[in-house]
Amino acid sequence: MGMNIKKRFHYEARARVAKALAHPSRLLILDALKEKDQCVCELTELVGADQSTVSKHLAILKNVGLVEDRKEGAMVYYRNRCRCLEGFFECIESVLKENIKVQQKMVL
Amino acid sequence: MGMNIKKRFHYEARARVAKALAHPSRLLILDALKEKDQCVCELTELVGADQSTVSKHLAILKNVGLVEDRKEGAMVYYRNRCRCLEGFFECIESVLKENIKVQQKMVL
DNA sequence: TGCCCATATGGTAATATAGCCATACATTTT
DNA sequence: AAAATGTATGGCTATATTACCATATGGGCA
Repeated sequence: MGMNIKKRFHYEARARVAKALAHPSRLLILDALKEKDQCVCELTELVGADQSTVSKHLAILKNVGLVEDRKEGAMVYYRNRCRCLEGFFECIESVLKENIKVQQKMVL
Repeated sequence: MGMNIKKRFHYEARARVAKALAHPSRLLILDALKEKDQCVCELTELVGADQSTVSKHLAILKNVGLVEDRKEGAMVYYRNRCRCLEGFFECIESVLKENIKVQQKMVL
């Protein structure tokens, strides 16, 4: 056995957050929320899926603490709860860019 | 419809990378590879799962370009292909820390 | 009160993921 | 050449994820 329980648990906690980030619609939503808070109907329009689907995506993001919501009349507005997503997105982008570089080398 | 095809495709590409990051064993592996390159048998020992399982995790990481491998005799060594994981891990950590803060407030 | 609008939730079916075992393949050792 | 070691892959089952539909809930308005 390579690890103790505590460490294992820590990686599971991290993975729960990473899993919440692992869907195109959820990444789109987080990106959109960088600009300004948005209600479910706006995000539904943006994502282009069923309203219930988007609502569930938002619940997933909320459960791991990536977004928070506030009620305003009949509407529910969501907003980013962390400013750290920059680092995350940059990392992903750099991987994708590197991949493209490698592909281009293959072609040459 | 809220988006064009190109943007949608971009978010799918990002999500593929994020998905590869969304498993505790794979996060553990990436963390371990920060120190030094390691062969499959070392990583298998570390993760504590079947060798075939670890091999598949490594294939997933490799497919999205997060790691690369080199053969050395009978062994295959893996290593991180991007240095950017810092940013990613920091982001995750900051979310987790914020969650704990909120939980503590609830208790008080 | 009765009717719309915005959102969340339960149900369900299709698909994806994760793990193990068995096994194939390559390399090293005897 | 045969046995042993290190890795990858196919098969299979169990579980998780996703999307949609139908519907419940709650607020605002006629």
